[in-house]
Amino acid sequence: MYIVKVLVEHAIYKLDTTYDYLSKYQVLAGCRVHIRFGYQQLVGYVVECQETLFTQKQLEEKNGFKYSFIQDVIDQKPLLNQELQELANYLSKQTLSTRISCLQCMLPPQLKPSTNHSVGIKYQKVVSFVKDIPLKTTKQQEALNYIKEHDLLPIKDYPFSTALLNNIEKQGAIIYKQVEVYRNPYNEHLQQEDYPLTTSQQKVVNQILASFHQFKTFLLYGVTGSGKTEVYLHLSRFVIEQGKTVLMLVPEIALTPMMVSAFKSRFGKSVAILHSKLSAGERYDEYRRIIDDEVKIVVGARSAVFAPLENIGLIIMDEEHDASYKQESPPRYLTSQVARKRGAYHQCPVVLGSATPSLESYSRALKGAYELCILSQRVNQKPLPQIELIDMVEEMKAHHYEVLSRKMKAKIQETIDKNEQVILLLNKRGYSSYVRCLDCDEVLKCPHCDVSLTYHKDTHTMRCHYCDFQVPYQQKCSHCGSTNIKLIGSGTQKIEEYLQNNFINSRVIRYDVDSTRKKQGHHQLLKQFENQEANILIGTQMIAKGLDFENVTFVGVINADLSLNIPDFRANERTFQLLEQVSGRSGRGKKQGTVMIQTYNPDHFVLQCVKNHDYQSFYQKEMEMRKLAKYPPYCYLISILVQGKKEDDVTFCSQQIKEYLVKQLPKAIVLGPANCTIYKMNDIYRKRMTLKITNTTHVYEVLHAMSDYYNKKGRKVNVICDFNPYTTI
DNA sequence: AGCACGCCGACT
DNA sequence: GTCGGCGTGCTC
Repeated sequence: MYIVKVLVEHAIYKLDTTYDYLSKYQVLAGCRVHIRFGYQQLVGYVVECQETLFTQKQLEEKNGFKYSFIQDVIDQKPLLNQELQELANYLSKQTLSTRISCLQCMLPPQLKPSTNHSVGIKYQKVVSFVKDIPLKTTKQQEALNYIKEHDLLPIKDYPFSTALLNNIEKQGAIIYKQVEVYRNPYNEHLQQEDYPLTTSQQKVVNQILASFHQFKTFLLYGVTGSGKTEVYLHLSRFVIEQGKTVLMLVPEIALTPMMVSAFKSRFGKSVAILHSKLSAGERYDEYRRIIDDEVKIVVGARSAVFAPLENIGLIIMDEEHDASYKQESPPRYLTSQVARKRGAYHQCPVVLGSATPSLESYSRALKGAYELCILSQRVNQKPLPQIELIDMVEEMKAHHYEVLSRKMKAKIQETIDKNEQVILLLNKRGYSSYVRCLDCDEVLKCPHCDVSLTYHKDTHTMRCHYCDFQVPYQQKCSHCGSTNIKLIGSGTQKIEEYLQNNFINSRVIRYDVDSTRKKQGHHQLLKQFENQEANILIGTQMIAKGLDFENVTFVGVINADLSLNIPDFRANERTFQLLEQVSGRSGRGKKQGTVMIQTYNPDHFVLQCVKNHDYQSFYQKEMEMRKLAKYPPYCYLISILVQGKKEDDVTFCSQQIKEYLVKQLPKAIVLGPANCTIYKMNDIYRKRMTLKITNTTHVYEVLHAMSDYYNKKGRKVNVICDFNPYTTI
């Protein structure tokens, strides 16, 4: 008989221990099993299996609890190989998350140790009309009529509150249904030859290949348009020819279409694509192809770092500084850390590429922990685009109060008159429209979260971006009843309207979360823009990355300051990266590109560095500030979020935690507890502390103890630790 | 997490 | 008197 140690599927701290089951046959570690767990029927993950000579009865007497048998074994062979099993353990320790959550995030939906197999398949709640019945209020009747005309729309897209819909549902006039959200992966690709490399590209390739069979981290710092992709392709070609495999990581979706086609067109079927927008089925197919050894290159977003490739010869992380490489839900891992761990295991080079490296990486490169490779020129020898800062204070003085300055307006018209294209970046944070009453000054807020509701023109509703609460837009103040209401701020939708009204021959494409949600979203809109069906592309951060349109000669940034003023230690860095990246979209073809940036602080060093394309100065200045304020790369950060339903409990416990931390970690600096920017979210109060440490020795024990204590059921608050948080607000 | 058990308030 | 509210405890 065998004793099988099993982790159960629920990813909570309290259940992060193994439970012993019995089995007549041996079960390999890494297989899933069906088990009874109390009154529940669950899926478990086997971590160990030992033979025993005791009988069930003897064991029960010896250990004082009941044993039950495993019901059946789901997998014939382990889901993860040795390397990845060890990686899961490493990850759970590093990120203070449950072991099962690490295993879940490494596997595609169908293979996750979880009862609910639809996890990962994206479902959407839609409203379905049932019958006409007399309803209690005219409002409900109105809503029902609307639903009748727009049957089967996602619940979010109706201009009525969920409360109202729920009410109608209770009365039986409509029902909710779950519908799978499906997207097609990109497919049609022509076979293409590699381009010859420039001498500087070749130099970089040689530099990296010199340590082809050893673990070493390279930082490839190449200005926008310097042809990093071509370097990746050549490196990959070499590595596959040596019989090894390549792991290529890219930021979330925005960049994927172009990078994907670059790899697919060169390497065809031996490329597998992994990213979150694939349907569960597609993802599973790609995963199988990797396991079955049909694949030499995996291109994917963050979670692809766990791709079950064997014999990896090269790991590339493009746009290394990108925020999407940090997972913001458990396990809150840093992709670069996992990538380097795998690089060490496989003894292969890890290449981090960026035009605007993170300060952490660049300082490591300067210290020699990483090897620095530089591409300082654009491939076509074109100079980087000319950047002009436009002082919006001057505009105000000249009594010009429109969103676009006179200069930028003229430049846009000039560009589209020449049949060239324009990209406009709206730095969106805090820039969406909300409703304010001019009489009592009341702002319409979400009842569950501490944020104002945002106006959505298409559905004529006010929505919360955090909990999806929505109400129809009303010309009346909910507080004082006044009809003197004003919509404030300009989101992308409003700017889109402005552009259409103010420019002759403008054809505008809006590229933001709302417009890309539908169908093939991204791909389709970008295709339209590429085919010159539109001449102005307006969007938020999403447009800053990886887009490569030859005919774009002008890039405008509407408000550069908003992200500078966010009270986060990375605000400068992020602003620099964003502006530098978006500038790089201009003048990629044969024609010279220009950029205009509207700002209220034209003298700010970040903007000056952007203007001069001067990463070095930016790096120096920002490092000085980090050193003074003691922020990374001069220390490690750990963010501790305390949340609970009652405000008093949160206040009390966070103070208690602070005292504990100060006592246990005398060398650490503990900032806070402070209210989170969104103090109340989904009816839960949140406070945050930030821990600064220079040495990680005792930290894990201390934090584990704290997390064990608070993350039990029945505690008044719970605590989330985040090692190396990306943001501290 | 999910389920049972158990102890208190407002109802036929 | 009982139905059902959710606090507490347990699952190999």
